[in-house]
Amino acid sequence: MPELPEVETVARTLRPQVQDCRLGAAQVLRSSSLHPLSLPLERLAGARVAAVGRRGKLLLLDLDPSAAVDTALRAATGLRLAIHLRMTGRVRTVEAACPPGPYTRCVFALRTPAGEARQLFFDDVRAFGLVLAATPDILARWSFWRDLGPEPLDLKAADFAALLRGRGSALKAVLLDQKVLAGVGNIYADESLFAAGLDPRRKADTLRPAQSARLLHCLQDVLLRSIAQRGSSIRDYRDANGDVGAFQNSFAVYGRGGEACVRCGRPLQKLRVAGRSTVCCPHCQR
DNA sequence: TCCTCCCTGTTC
DNA sequence: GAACAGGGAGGA
Repeated sequence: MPELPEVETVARTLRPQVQDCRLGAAQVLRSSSLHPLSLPLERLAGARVAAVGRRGKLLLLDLDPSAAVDTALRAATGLRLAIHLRMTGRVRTVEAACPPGPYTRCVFALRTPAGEARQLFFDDVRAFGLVLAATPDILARWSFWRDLGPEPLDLKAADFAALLRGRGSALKAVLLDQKVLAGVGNIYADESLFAAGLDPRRKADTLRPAQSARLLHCLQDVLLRSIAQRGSSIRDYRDANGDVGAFQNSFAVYGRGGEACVRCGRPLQKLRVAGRSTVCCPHCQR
């Protein structure tokens, strides 16, 4: 389940594989994996991958269309390929002769700067993930993109306090809401709430300033520590090199319901908050 | 603001 | 053979 640290790791590992490559023929093997707002992927042929980045949980390939086969696209600025990995999405590059796997949803031919022919695969077992080729005007029509909240790693305590103000829903629901913060999912919501000593069910607008500052600090700390460990691999997650992350070995609560709290030794409680499985310590989190 | 559904492999 | 995993869309 790629969240911010995993998508960041995918971007970092994919970058050296696709930077300055030219896109060639593209194929969508499962139509539902292409976002309805997307440009047809074949229109990207000839575009160069200028940069690989991330926004929230979205992987972003910035494209330079100046040599696109589609002459109407050559003047486009801000052309991008956005990929949402959702639960089981993966990207990888493979040699030109490699056939698609059973879960390969999109294929792009690639030409490396050295002239080698390769392919970029988007694989996704559960087919929740999405690919979207877009100009800025298309992105502006995508409500998910338009409403995406700020990057948690860029936030200051005062900004975070303002985001929580007037929100009467559970802290965990607020952390998971991509319109509030971009990139936090179930793992890092649970881990940061434990680190901050806050009950996931507590109403967001009941935090004192020191508590919201502490929560932001803990969230940023957890995200940065996970990025340093190349993310968390629960089941499916792999980076663009096919490697697993290591942060799952540092989980204090996620997936540890019933086990002893690392802080007080009492059993961790498993419950449902905001429709998600949630693990917390009833003693340490208030 | 909360619930259900989408999707499929894994676990019980 | 059902429950579960869960991000986000869409509806109540």
